[in-house]
Amino acid sequence: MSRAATTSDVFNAVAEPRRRDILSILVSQERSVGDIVTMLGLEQPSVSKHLRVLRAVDLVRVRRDGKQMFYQTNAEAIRPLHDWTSSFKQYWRHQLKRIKERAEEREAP
Amino acid sequence: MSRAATTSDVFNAVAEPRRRDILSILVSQERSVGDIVTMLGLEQPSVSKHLRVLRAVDLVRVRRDGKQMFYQTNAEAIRPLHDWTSSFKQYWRHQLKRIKERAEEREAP
DNA sequence: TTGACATATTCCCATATCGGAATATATATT
DNA sequence: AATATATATTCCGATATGGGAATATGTCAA
Repeated sequence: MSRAATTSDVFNAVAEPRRRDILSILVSQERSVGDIVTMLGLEQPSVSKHLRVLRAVDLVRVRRDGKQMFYQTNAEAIRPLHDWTSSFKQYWRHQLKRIKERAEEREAP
Repeated sequence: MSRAATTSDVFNAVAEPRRRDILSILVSQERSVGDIVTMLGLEQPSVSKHLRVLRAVDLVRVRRDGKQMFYQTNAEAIRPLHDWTSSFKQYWRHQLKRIKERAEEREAP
């Protein structure tokens, strides 16, 4: 077997930095492909290919208006990622607490 | 260019489902490689290789005790992922609000 | 219909992957 | 030293990637 496809789930899709950039740009308002190309300074085919991956996992939605395609981030699709990371939150809090305690021990041993 | 290495950052490292499984197991307490093999039913070399990737991006810490290696999740390393997803939170909230509003419009038009 | 514009797809290539099998390394025990 | 146990590494093969270049598709306008 090989590495899972980028289109297999949200985790794989957002592993690519440019796709994260695109998602950040498209979350506050929809943009045409040309806008994204201009804003990120990427090649147009490259942007189209990234958008295809994002669409495959429903991270973006599309709307056609004449010749242009307007994409927007579907923020809801990012929730599974957020939820997964949240399950670790209590532990990094504990770690901070532990680090703090150790620091205090060093100050007043 | 090709796909970024799994060891290039946390996003790429956690794209693999088995590695997420390992992180979940190791977050509450440290475990030996053998424990992980038993708990997840994977081959030992496979586990060692996944652990190597996780170590490369500091998602796990290791401690040797005799013949055994004890691994534990470094929850702190998951924070960048959490922070990135959090930047989308307001938008999925807005989406929920919009959905709710539309539902109310349908009920009382 | 022809041309112009916006976007999508295809083809190529260098590269990295994951699993499996085999093997190597490190530590403890006798 | 020889053996056993725990873990790590290497080699292999099938597969998917992302960028670049070229090309195809789709839509509007004259």
